[in-house]
Amino acid sequence: MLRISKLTDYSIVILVFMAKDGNSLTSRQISEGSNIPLSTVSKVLKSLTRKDILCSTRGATGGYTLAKIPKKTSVAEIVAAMEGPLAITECSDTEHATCSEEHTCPLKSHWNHINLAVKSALRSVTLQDLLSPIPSYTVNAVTSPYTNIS
Amino acid sequence: MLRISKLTDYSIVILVFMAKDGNSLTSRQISEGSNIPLSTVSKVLKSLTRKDILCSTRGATGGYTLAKIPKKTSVAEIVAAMEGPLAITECSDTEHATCSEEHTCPLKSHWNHINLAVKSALRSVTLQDLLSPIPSYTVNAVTSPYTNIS
DNA sequence: TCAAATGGTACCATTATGGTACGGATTGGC
DNA sequence: GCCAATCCGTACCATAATGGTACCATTTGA
Repeated sequence: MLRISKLTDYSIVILVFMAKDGNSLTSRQISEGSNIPLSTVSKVLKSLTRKDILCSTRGATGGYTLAKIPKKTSVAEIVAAMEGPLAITECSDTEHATCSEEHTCPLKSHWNHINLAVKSALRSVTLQDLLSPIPSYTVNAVTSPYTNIS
Repeated sequence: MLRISKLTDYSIVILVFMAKDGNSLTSRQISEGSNIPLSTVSKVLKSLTRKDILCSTRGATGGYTLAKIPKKTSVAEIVAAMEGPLAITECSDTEHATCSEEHTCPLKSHWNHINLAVKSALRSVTLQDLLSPIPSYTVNAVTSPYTNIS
């Protein structure tokens, strides 16, 4: 339902935890601090490291640190790191045989536009923003008029 | 990967086809016109009818018509009709036991904000917009600088 | 009465996801 | 030099979601 995966959700929680701590942390420490199983934490940390959101130090006294200051890491980057390049539709990243149909191809540019809008929405929120517990914007009032459409 | 389902994709194709035709169409006509299997078309049409995006007439000489003019139907409505209420995160629509943790709850309001941004992005494009094959906006130039993040 | 159409539901194959485990590679301390 | 602690890569399986199809009931016009 156009929903991020649980691992992506975990990655946000983990990154917020790490940003608040500030120090280099082992996967075990992060697991205990965030109440997420060690194996799962490990998986998430490795994905984030591969995408240069985290830095890792191997060997004894090793661990993970943020690769950049929280303000420089956007939610879009985190989602992309965990779920691959942001592509709302299938034809955005893979070639499809039926895409050569006359009626579907004109839609592609529109999907790209929608895709871009979603991407910029995710890019507008940084890890730094997620550190402050209470945001300034109010959401509930804006969401309600869209629930019932006649 | 934050991707719409194939059925949602089909629903867009079907609605564009119907909007271009303008007349009342049977599911068989739509199936043949859009190259989507009849059973699948039927499933999509029923979902769209339940959400008041289409009107249906039963019995012989029955069929489907758009419930509103194309300008009044947004992509957000279509996605919501096919995939349920737009909720990027799990905690947005279901209660979760672990959500009572101190570190995860502050994130909820941020997800709501992101959710709203995505929703308004999808709401900004109407079925009417999808009818013109070549849109006015250019997307490729904007997308490229985001592919590699160091 | 019959044929054509929508409505509802149930089913299964395929795919994606979530979660875990295991062995290998690296590094600091004794 | 050895050992323990840690990250790294990958493979595995259970579960859930999705895609696609089929079937029968209901409705309605000729």
